[in-house]
This record gives sequence, C-alpha cells and structure tokens, in this order.
Amino acid sequence: MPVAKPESSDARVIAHVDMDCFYVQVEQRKQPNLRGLPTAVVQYNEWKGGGLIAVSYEARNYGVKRSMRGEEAKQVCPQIQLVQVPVARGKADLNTYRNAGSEVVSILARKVRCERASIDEVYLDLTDAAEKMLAEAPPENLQLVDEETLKSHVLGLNDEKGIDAKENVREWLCKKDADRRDKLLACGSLIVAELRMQVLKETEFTCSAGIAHNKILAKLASAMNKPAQQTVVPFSSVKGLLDSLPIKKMKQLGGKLGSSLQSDLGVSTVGDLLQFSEEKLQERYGSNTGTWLWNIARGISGEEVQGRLLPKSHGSGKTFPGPRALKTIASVQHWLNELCEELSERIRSDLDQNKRIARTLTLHASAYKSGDTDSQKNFPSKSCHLRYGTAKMQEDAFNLFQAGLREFKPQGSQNSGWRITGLSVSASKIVEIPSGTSSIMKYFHGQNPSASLSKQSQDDDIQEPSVSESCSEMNLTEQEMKFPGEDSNTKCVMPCLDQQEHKQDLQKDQVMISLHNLVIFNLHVFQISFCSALQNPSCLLPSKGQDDFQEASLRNSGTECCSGIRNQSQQQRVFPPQQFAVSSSNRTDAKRKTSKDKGTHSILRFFKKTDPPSSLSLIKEEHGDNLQDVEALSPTASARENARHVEEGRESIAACSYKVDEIDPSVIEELPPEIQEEFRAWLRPRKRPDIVRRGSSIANYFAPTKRT
DNA sequence: ACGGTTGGTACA
DNA sequence: TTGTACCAA
Repeated sequence: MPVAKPESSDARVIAHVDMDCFYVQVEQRKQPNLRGLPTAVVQYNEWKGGGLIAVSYEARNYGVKRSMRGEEAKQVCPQIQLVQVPVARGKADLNTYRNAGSEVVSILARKVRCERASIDEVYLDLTDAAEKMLAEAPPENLQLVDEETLKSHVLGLNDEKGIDAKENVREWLCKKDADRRDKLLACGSLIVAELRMQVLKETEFTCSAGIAHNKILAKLASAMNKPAQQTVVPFSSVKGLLDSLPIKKMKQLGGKLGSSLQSDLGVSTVGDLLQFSEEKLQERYGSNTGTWLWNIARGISGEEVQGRLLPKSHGSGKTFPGPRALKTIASVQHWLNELCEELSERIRSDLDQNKRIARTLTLHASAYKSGDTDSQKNFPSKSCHLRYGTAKMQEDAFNLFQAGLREFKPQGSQNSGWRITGLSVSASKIVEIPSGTSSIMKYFHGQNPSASLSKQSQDDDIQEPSVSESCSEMNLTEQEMKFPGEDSNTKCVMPCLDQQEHKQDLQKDQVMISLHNLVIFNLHVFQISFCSALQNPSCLLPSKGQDDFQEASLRNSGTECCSGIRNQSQQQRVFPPQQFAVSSSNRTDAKRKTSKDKGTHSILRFFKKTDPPSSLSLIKEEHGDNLQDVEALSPTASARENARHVEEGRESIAACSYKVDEIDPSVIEELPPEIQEEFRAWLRPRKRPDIVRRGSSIANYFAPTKRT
C-alpha cells in the first residue's frame, strides 16, 4: 500500500489518461471497417468462444460485458464483431497492444512528465505546465476555448445537465476570481484536452482523462465519463464526491481491503471512513495502510508521478485450466520452452530498443495435488540470475521449476498427484545500460574489424553463467508427447529491410552489453570479477553468440516491436529540469497570436511548435492548423508511421549513478586508456549538456522542475 | 477447476 | 533478498 504523504497544500495538477477499450481500438485501427460497429476482442480459447477482454462502447450498449464468453456475447448481440487476440507459441500474444500503448506514451512524454501505469493508462504531472500557463496566459484571457475543452465535465458544477453545459464549463474555466487551485486545474484541463487531441491525431486512438490535485482523484475522475471525455475534480468538490462514493470504487479498495472495511468497520462510502481516527485505522490495518486510509478518506494522496515510461518487468505466462492441467514433466518443459522463447524475445527487444538488461528470472507456477483436497502448500516461486539467450533461459526456468516441484510435491511420493495449472516466467530487475557513444564504441569498432557477423549458431551468452543451486539433474521420464491445441509454431520471419544497418547496431549492442555487464557485475553484484571477465575475451567480443542476437531481431522486425522509449528518468538526466527553462525570446513567441489563432488555437500552436529536445522528434507537422480537422479522424498513415519512429535515431547520453567507492580502481586501470576515461566519465556525475529548447511555446509552460 | 495475461506494490 | 499475497485491468 502506497504511503500517502499528507500534503495539505496539494496544489499539484495531476492527470490520469485512460485509453477507451484499448484493444478494440487497436483492432479497429487495423481494420477500419470495424469502426462504429459493436466489437469485442476475444482471447481464443476454443471453449465457448473464448473470453472477452475488451468491448467497444457500441457493444456495451447491447449489454455485452467483459468476462463474457464469445458465445454469450453473440447471444446478446448477434451482430457483434469478435476479433481474436494474436496467438504465438500456443498462447496469447499481446505485443501489438503493448506497442500501441508505447505510441501513446511517447506522444505524451514529449510534453510532460509521464508514468506508464499500465498498457493503456498513463499519469501526467502537469503542475509546472499549469503554473506556467497560469502565469503567462491564464484562461481568463482566452477569447475562445476549444470545443474539446468545453466538453470537459467539472464535478460539482451546477447541475451538469444544465441548459448549456458548455457555457458553464467555459465560465468555470475562465473564471477570474476563482480559487488559485481551480485555476490551475483549469489550465490542466486545457492542456489535457490538447494532449488528447494530439494523441488522437497521431494514433487514431481516443482516450478519457481525469484532472485533479492528485493521482488517486485523477484516476477516479478519468473513469467517470467515457469514452473520449475528460473530467475535472475541483478542490471544492472533493468532499462531496467522496462522501457518497462507494468504498469499493476507490483504487486499492476494490478487493479484500475494501471488503474488510465494509464488513468489519461497516463502511460503505469513502466518506464513512472519516469517523475513524488514524490510530484506529492503523491498529486494524497496520500503520502504513491505516495512514493511507485516513488520508484517502480526505482525498489526500501524495504519490508522485514517477517518470517511468517503460515496464519494470516482463512476463510470459499461460494457464492450463481444469482438464488441461499439465501432468508430466515433459509437458511442463515444453510450455516453459515456449514461454521462455517469448520472454527471451521480449527482453531482447527491450535491450535493442531501450538498452536495458534484465537481471532476474522468476518462475511462477500454480499447481494442485489431485490427492489432497485442500493442499496447503502453494507451488513456490523461484528465481535466479537471468542469462540471456533462449536456450539458457529455458534451461534455467526448467531448473527453477524442478526446484519448486521438489518442495511442492509430497516427500517420497513418486510423481503422483501434482497438476500444473499455470506457468509463468518473468524477467525483472531491469537496469539501463549507460549508452554512451564515442570512445567505447570507436574502440571496439577499431578493435573488431569483424564488421561481418559470423553465422555460427550458439546460444548467446551475455552474462556469466549463474550459480544456480539446482543446476543438476535433468531426467525426463516421459519422452515425446502430444500437446493438444498446440499448432506448429509459425514464426513469421519477415525480411529485414535494413539488415546491414541492423547488424551494426546489434554489434554495438553486444559490445555495450558486455561492457555494461562488466561494470554492473563489478559494482553491484556478482561473482565475476572484472579481471576474470577481461581474461575471458569471448564475453567481450561480439563474435560469439551474435547469432541469436540476429535471429531474435529478424523475428522482431516482422512484428511491430516495442518502440524504444527510454525511461523518463533517463530523459531527465539527459535533459535535466533546469534545461526546460526557455529563453525569454521564445517566451514572447508564445504570447504572440496570429489572427487566425483565436484563443484555443494558440494552444495547439504551442504543442505543434514544441519540438521535443531536438532529436527526439521526427514528426513533421504536416497537418492543418484547424482543430476540427482532428475530428475528421483520418490521419495519414505517415503520421502514424512517424509516431512509431519518434524515438528512433535518438542518442542518449546517460549519466550513471554508480557509487564510486564501490569500484575497485585497479579494475579500471586495466582497461585501455580511452575506455578508462569513458568509465571515469560515467562514474562522475554527468555534466549536463547545455540544451536549450527552441521554438517551443507550450514548452514555456513547463517551468523548471523543483523535484529531483 | 481459471475470463487470460500482465503488470504493480507491500510485507515478512 | 527472496518469496508471498494482494490489487488492477
């Protein structure tokens, strides 16, 4: 449970952006003929038409709900369009949705501090932008507020369905003598409307949003008016909102904790929580949760928007319900292999695109013993160091499974009883590689004239073998088996257009990984000493294990791979907050208005001119200035393509936060002089490049950030 | 004996 | 640090 820092002067402006029935939208973009039709995305299961995981709003009008089976949906709505989730390796493959989510995040992250909360949700911290707007171009000066913003819902505004809601909203947004906090929210609303239109323009996706003073209220609000609408929670309406809000509607209270509050404390609305003292709540739920509850009851939540654009872990799993439960080691191994193959591919993509390395492999399984009715013991999770390379991950995962199985199965009992109902492997503890450029690259480039990659096939081995406790036996009692529902793996190997270029990148990656591993190993963690690694050139040179690298990339090139979005934390290292200040000359530019830009349009202009730090954006502004064009909803494919490539070609200069005192200096001295220098540069706090944002206008609203 | 799959966080 | 449980969508 997150600890809420009580910040009574909570004048932040936070937004929560929630994509509308996201998977459906992704499929409808792919198949535009589905637009406007009742549509659902279904996970093909062969059982009752599969399970629905996303339902369009048209279909919801017919009473179709998530968690219906496909057949059920057909009954309720015979004309419903069911689209299957892609299947790869006998399991659902969500990559297309992940990638679509990345598109959205990268658009938002160009403008504001973002936290990717899930595949289709993002939090934004608009505090600085809103403050800046309030200072320099407050809404009260707007002659015209654009339609999208006027469609905002303002909680507590008289009657909502009043005669002219838009006029009320306009009044609220532009109210001159409003509370400062409300004015900030008004600014936030303008900005969010703009961002949502930008997302629509570039991705064809609609979203809904909530704007409030903290994350939990913003989250609450974003769900209140869907789809494609936004909701503001003025400070003054928080109490009224919470007083009548069913406790289970609050995030984090939808499960057991919420139930306990209802049944044990007799609480039915969030407002009911107000009667309990903090001590009382702590006594029952622990000090952290108690305090959190006490604050939530008052609409207080100090959680910050984390500048994180990428997931902290990757996982691949599958369940084997009922009769499909796995009974043999061989079938378990088969599925582990499939899962590891996918996971391996994904962390490889992460590596290629984001320069991140996953360090821990974890195996989760769920199981039961057919003998025992209520077997107390759950199948234990196990983890170990993650070694890159599909075969290695498969081997390690299998070993983890066997270790778990030994604990799980009753002693002595042969192979009796156990059934595996779920398997998943995940990769976590992901760290960024400092992707420096220059001397290291050059050094290895020079050192290795092998621009050609040997097509030898061996599993790549980025990391030293982990010292696994259970790396011993590997006895399969059953041999080959049939795995029903298991289509032959159709790996789509698409031609790689820029193969040559890709190869070089891979080679660089390999070098960087090797180097990085040396650093990481030495600094943080592991068994390998720098010297021994140096003595083992195979892990430095890109010759070995190159193959798997390439293979993985070739496969990926067929599918859309995750767009490379660097963590915002890193972006901030590259473009530290201080650099966000804009020169005064630009500021005047922001204020300038053309006659064409009446009020609202000037805001759009801000965005359009806000080129993210130079190399970040390759997007051409080729669309008309007219906001209403957005409604037409026919972005060109090129716009989308551009969006996809937004992050490409970016060169990031990362500063490292390694602790110098953890490094054995002698280790560095063994490196070639150029590299020594580079390492030392990494180890020092990075000098910030003096980057000035030019030609931006809405960027003017993004005042220097105060927080770290 | 599960809508399936994926991700996050808190806590011992 | 590892493993477990809970939460959300």
